[in-house]
Amino acid sequence: MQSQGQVRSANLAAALACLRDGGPRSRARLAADTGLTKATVSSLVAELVERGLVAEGAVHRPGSVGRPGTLVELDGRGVCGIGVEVNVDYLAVLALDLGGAVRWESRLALDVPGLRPVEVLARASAMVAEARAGGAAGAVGITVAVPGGVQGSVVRTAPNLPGWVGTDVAAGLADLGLPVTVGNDADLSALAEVSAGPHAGVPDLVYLTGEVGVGGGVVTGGQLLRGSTGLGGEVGHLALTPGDAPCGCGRRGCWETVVGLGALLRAAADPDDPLRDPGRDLEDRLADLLARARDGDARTLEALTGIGTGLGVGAAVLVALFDPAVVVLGGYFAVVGEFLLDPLRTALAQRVDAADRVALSTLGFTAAVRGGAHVALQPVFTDPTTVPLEASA
Amino acid sequence: MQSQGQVRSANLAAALACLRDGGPRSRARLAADTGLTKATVSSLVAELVERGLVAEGAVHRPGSVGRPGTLVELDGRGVCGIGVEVNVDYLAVLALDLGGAVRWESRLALDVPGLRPVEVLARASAMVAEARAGGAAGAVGITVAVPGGVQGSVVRTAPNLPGWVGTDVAAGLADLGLPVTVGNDADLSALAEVSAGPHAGVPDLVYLTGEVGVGGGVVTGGQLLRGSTGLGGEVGHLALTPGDAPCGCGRRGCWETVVGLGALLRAAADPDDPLRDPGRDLEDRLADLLARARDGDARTLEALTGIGTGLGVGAAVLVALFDPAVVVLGGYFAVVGEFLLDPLRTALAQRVDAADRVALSTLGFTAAVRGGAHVALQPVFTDPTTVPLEASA
DNA sequence: AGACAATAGTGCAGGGACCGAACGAATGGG
DNA sequence: CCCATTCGTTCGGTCCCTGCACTATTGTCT
Repeated sequence: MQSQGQVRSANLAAALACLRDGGPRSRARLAADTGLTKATVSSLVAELVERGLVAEGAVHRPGSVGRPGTLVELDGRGVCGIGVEVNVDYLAVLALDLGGAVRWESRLALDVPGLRPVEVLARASAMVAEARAGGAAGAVGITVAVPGGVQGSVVRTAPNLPGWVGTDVAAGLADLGLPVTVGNDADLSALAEVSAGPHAGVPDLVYLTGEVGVGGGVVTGGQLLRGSTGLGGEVGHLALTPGDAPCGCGRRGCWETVVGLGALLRAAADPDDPLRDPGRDLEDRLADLLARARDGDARTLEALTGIGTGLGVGAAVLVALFDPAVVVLGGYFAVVGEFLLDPLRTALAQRVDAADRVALSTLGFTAAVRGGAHVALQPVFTDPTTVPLEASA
Repeated sequence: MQSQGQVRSANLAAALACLRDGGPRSRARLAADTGLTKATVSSLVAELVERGLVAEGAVHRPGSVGRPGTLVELDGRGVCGIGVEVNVDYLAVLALDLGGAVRWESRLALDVPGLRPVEVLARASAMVAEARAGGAAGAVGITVAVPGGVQGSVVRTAPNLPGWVGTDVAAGLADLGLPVTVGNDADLSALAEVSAGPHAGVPDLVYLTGEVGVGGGVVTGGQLLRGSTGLGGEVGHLALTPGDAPCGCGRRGCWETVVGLGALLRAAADPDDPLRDPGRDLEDRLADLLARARDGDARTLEALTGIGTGLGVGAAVLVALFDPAVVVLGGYFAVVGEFLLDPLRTALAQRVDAADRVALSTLGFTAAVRGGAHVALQPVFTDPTTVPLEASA
């Protein structure tokens, strides 16, 4: 705490957070809720209006005697955060405004196989430029989700994106002139789950995403678990059943060899089955598998039950260690979740007391970009003075 | 941030933390290190001196040209925090002053078997009173370590202290007139490890303590992992090898049935061996076992190797999930650590990359009380204005 | 209809805290 | 002996919050 300038920032942030979390209210209510005086709140609100972050709304319906207050509400229009997801076969962009509304969403399939990182980032940059020209005016930052480990803005490990190791993602998007941060996709998805949807505000949550492998993101005490080398919460290579199937990491029995999408497809179909045609799009094959399961195909159901049980075994460890309020299943787990939850809960109940703390993600495949956009917005909530005063009188 | 009063508190805290972490220095250095101006630092130091938290030391030897500065240093004498440990067969008290020096240490064996919590707490209260009359003047708070789960100041679960469930520990020490907080013993031990000793300042650390069961405390990002119901970091009942030995929790295959002290004694000795005589003190039996191991007794060594391997299997999971800079072994693990580390590292290396991140605790059985005393001191560092101005001068 | 109570929002003086600059103090070097 | 250098303090200025007074607006009671 250097000087009173930071007091101002902190109080602006407190007022803004209050409006974000509790919705519109009068200046008097805001004063009561923040513990500041009405005079101070008036001054804070005036500054936030000048910065285009809040706006006066309707007059509050009286309800009881006394002069009615003028509602003050978050005005997200002037400011938005942009999330970008780089994945094996697609790019995605999503922009959130300050109020949490989606202002832009786009997706681009990467059907050219041998594309280099620089070229992919150039396309991502173009997508962001398009977003800013479209609905995402007033961008304050970009956060990029990558399926791998990240240090600073450099990709350090990326089992499914081997060519990206060593790439400085921020440098590739520097031409946009916005601050760029980079994060693991599962971590950002976990943040998305605690920032929106049914689990908004939950301070202790574990997110599991089923892809080819298994990704994990852990939020404890409202903070993302990072660990000493940034690999905290990485669940894919947990050694739960030593001596089992070989894993891409060189070891055996990693959890993702049990519950990854590859394991599901192997268990559900013979090698010559179209489900296991590596030339087909994974989402299509997953849709086929879901259709079979809904038709009641015995082998498919059995495979899914196996995945659910395997998930339960691992989730038991996660629940015991992290004690989360909920374990959220995303990625392909959410797609076929209806067939996973029962065996998962059964396996969980045999190992821990809290077997009902499992839920399916409702954010679908946009979780990572949404989390990225959310992260990009954080500086505004931390210090609203980062947004310049509007020139408008 | 309400007003500038809190700015003052924050800056006092910053100055104090700077002196604690970086040692004595002149006001000018302190100004440079905190980013505040010399004028402000002079004022802050004057107030900290008035509160008895810092003192002027020797004149700094010049070194180079210019007026030499007066060293300012932490003065711990006026203030101390008290840690109390309630365990199955003993009570322990330890007082730390602000500088981290031990000002009092005492231990009391509880040889009366059927003692009720109220009676135990009365003895603890007397021990604290004795400490305050002895070396621990200026106590600012008490933190009690209990071997179990805690909510607020009430014991919620205590497998080894069944009579204590529901006990309000703070109420039992209320007569001392000091703020009392209560925590899990392994959690407090973990905090002790990051506050003193070779791992001081490490922000990501896992602490494992071998007792009858196994306790765990996890620090991530400098914060204790608590979880949604306060059970985060509880490692004893991890389900690592389902279908194994029955555990006191009613399930099977819990980790503590593999690596707890009971498992070691069962593996190392026949039922009629004095090692397994339940009437003998556990520490004595442990000393005997250690002597046998040092004599090279094959069965003992084999049992210890088994424990080490079992520890490695579980530690692999912890390392993968929490990505700590180090896993510290305390309790009985530290006592027989010389025989555990090799098999532990071998098992770990088969499962994760970072197999060298294991160390033995050097704090011995005082870890929990030390952590408690440290926690009791925290409010002073968070807000130095909680310490009253001294009447002197 | 009019008076009164209750609530919302603003204006103004006051005080606390930090900053920047200037100044005295203490030391080593030339 | 003078000067550059560094330390610590003093003093005026600025910023921001507070508390109180004051106006504005509405409902209720007589």
